[in-house]
Amino acid sequence: MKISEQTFTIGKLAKNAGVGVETVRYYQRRGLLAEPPAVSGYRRYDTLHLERLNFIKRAQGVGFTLEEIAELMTLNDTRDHHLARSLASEKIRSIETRIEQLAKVADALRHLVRECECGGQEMPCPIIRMALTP
Amino acid sequence: MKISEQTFTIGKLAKNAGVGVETVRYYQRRGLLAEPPAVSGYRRYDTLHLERLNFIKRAQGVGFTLEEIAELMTLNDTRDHHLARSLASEKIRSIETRIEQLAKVADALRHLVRECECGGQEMPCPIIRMALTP
DNA sequence: CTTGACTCCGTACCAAGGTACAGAGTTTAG
DNA sequence: CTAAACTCTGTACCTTGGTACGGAGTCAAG
Repeated sequence: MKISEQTFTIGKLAKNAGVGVETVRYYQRRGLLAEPPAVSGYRRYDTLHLERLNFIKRAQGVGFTLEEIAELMTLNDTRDHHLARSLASEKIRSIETRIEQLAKVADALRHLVRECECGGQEMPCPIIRMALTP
Repeated sequence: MKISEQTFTIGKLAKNAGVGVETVRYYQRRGLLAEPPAVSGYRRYDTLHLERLNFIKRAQGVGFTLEEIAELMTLNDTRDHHLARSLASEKIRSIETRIEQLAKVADALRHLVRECECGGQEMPCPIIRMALTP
């Protein structure tokens, strides 16, 4: 494997990662992305920074918050698989709970729509009437 | 049906509805709740206001945002069942989509945890390695 | 009639994850 | 060489659904 010495300015980096320049800076402020030394006023980013950004996007995509992502990156440094696993397991549980909640809500709404379709135009709209019948 | 002339101050109203006083005022600012005329400095709320608040809570419970709830209340005035139904149907679809997304995420995480448990302590943690393999 | 609890109004603040802008310096294309 | 395009830093602002606070007025119990 050869080491790619390709470097980017912040604008190219952001474009490659598909985020905004301000987002990159924001991650730096949050401590999620290192600030490389500036060569003469301008910082130069490399593929490691790009990978880091892609990691953040993927982790966000699977529902981690930026704070959890920062934690995951710390785990990466300490090689604490156990902690990473329990973090992921916790996330799985919270996702399952959320799915159950959403399924209940969708069921309730489906019920309301069916009721509303069956009744005539003159009955009070059950979707709105849900106001009065807990 | 007899008309209940019971009135509350904002504090009693909020308590009855199970929300904070500041929340009631916030809904008024958002246009979700009418501001009754003040009798001598203090506004007097009635059971209609209480029902309105309960409606808001229930609609929130089934996943509507405050903006959508405002829309639903407008529909109530115009008696447009059709629009209410399509609003609800749209909500159902977005919930279904969200559930699918979450299910995929949970699957991916379960896969990662299993992989991580099988591998030794020395392999790079797959949960963290997801960084590098889109 | 006083004191404490309540209300009024306006404004500021919280989380989360950014977005925008000002003013100064730098780099690069023509 | 100049002008556009970019970057730097710092700060302010956005969304959503509220929560908190300050100072003034009011109501109710003792």
